Amino acid sequence: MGQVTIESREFALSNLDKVLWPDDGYTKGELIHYYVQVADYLLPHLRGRPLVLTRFPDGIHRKSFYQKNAPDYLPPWIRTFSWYSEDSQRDIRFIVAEEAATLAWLANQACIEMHPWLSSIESIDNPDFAVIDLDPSPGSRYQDVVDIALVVKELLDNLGLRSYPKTSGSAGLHIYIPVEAVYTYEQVRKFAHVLASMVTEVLPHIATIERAVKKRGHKVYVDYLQNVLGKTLSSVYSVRPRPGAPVSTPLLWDEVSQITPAQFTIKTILSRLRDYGDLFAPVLQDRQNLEPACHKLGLPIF
DNA sequence: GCGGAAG
DNA sequence: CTTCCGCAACGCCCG
DNA sequence: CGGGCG
Ligand SMILES: [Mn+2]
Ligand SMILES: [Mn+2]
Repeated sequence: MGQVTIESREFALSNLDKVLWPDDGYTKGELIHYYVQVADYLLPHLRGRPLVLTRFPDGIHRKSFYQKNAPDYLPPWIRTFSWYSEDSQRDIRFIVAEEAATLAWLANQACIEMHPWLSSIESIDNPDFAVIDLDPSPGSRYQDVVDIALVVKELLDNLGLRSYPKTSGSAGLHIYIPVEAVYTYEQVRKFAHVLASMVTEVLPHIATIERAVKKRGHKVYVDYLQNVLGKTLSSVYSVRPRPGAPVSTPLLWDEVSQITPAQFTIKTILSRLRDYGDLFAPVLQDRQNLEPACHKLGLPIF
């Protein structure tokens, strides 16, 4: 029942009319349709990267779970990557999405979010980007997030580094600084830490790197601690399990202050993609050298 | 969403 | 035969 | 060293 063939991969889809977004009436079928439509833009950002998934079989308000280990019933044509986790002392078999059919199969599993690693299989210990994750607290305004993001950009400009913003899909923003895959996670994290500290010095009333939630108050958390092996951010074009079915969306720096993250959803993003193309395509090409910036900062890590 | 364990 | 349960846990920082 | 965090 419900057999489909996508690029010569044949498999079954089920319960296409099951509502996953009750506030909007959006169904699992619409989720699958979205991921197939966006595949050409999304797949380059997933290719070669271990994936962490979040699944919501009974809708976004019901019980959900993370999945990193591939289930035994995974179709054999879906790529996986086995990786020995030192700490849990076992192999984890990660899914690696490289075809539209894989996205459709995963969406049929009620997988809403796609979280790729910052490093790829080719060089698993070396991230391809430094990331700054701006997490608003209850009581922060989007404009605070914008002000902080623009300071991050200005600091990076002055260091000679290009940076790329996207909505997280929720209330915050993610800033990517693509780098050559030659640095360790620790090196990239230290760089991001210094950057985050500088932002809190410029905007102490709205930005913090305080990890204790209670001590953040209404400030925006400038999270540099995602720069760790095995930690992830939601991918560009990943759907989020929130009312409206918002999508993590690449932005132009000039429009960061003009938009509202909720305007980009599984229903609106395709026309934007046709107009702008993939604004995050350069993130996969722009392999920057961190050394000059670290030298300017007096960072003794290289 | 689904397989396997428990009831 | 029906229901229940698991699907990630760990690196990092601070006190 | 334990606890909180994402
Ligand atoms: Mn975030
Ligand atoms: Mn975060």
